Amino acid sequence: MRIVVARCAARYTGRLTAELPLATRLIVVKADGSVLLHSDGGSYKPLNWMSPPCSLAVLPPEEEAAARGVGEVWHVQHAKSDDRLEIELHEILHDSTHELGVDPGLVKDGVEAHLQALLAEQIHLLGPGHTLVRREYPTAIGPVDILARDASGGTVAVEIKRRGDIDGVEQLTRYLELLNRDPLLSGKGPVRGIFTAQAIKPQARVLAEDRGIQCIVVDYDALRGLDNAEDRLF
Amino acid sequence: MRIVVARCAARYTGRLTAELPLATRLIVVKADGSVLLHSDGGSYKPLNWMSPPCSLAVLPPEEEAAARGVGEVWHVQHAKSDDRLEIELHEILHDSTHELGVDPGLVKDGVEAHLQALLAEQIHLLGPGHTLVRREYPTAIGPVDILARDASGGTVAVEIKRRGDIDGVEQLTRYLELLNRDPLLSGKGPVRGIFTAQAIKPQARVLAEDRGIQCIVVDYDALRGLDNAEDRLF
DNA sequence: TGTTCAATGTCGCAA
DNA sequence: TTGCGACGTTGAACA
Repeated sequence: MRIVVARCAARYTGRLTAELPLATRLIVVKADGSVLLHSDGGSYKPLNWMSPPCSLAVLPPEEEAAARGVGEVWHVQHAKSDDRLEIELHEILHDSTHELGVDPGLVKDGVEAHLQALLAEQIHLLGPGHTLVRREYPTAIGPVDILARDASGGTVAVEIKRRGDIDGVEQLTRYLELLNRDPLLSGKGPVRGIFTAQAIKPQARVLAEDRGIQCIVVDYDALRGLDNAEDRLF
Repeated sequence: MRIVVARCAARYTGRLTAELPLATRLIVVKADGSVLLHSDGGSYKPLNWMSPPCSLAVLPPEEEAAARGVGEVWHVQHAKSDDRLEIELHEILHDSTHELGVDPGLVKDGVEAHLQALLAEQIHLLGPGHTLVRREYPTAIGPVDILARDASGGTVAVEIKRRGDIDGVEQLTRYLELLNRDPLLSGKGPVRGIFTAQAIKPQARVLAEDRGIQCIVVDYDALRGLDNAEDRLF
């Protein structure tokens, strides 16, 4: 990894065109050739970048550019598209290279898949007498997160989101439409929908309830706690 | 901006929990206190990070951590949430600080808005006899990209996307539902929907056509070319 | 390899 | 502040 701090200007052309006027910035060149240009603020997104696979060519400036004070020009070219990043380096304030080695990577916990597993284990949270049919129930338009049966034998489709947005309600609505065409599932009355999330936005709740979809707010920590409690009991 | 290269381990707790085992990484501390942890590969997204506003506290290691070889512990705490990033620094290989100043920022050339403007100028592309009513036609659930009239006086609602996904079809469907409740618009027959994008995914096309929504693939370069051609003519 | 969907998404705009 | 959609989205899982 090469780390450069320099006064520089940049231009990106590809899916769009963007200009970056002259300023002091951090330039990171990773081992795979990818390049990041960071300012001293904002979030983790660079001002400009090139994703791998790409190649970096360091060129002397054209006469006109040299007159403007440009010392080096970097051409970063994406390998598979015509995306290109050109960086004009005016003054290099820092330049160092480091061997980092391969990263073991991030281990995550607490995303949607985990919520789904916890809810499947504690299917009674949907209401008394509910039983799990299966997780990831396949349909032509994608898998339903959880398919269950209620106390009266009716089918229940559950959509699980971390955040309950309108998109999730639309998704569940499409599933319900499809599932209700299947007489095996809708024999004991229309397939019910349940929309669960750690937080459900008001607009999403209104839309869901308007369509007869039940909303359940689930607490991840509580689910995990219940899970642990059950672990201790059995 | 402080730039550190170090052997380190990290843990994030907040919206989820994530662990980063010991490895050599780049750590960037920006002027606003935000922190990025980068490996020597991947794209611009850091392995772990903390967005501003946040505060950084450098602490001596606990006895147990010191025994594991930890030299310093950084606690990065988000100011408004309970998101927290803890970094254990085992060995610092590089450490430098640089004054970057305020960045003038990026200048972009939009695509979405430009597509809309070009299509509004060339409204005949929707079909013979079409006329523009207005761009960004306001409704209770958001603006319709383009509202037009066809040769027979019927209303046409156009949704423009760079990429034609299923979401765009859902969005247009909601608009059509609403517009069709307005007798002023639906007096000459139901409001028609047209879904345009530079590329329309098969599933989105199926859904659209199933709902009677016409699909039109537009070519940005061709639109621009036609635009230039008209510039030369008039 | 291509497609689909989630994301600690982030970012920008407008009500 | 919040809602909403775009993004040079990125990333992962799956067919």
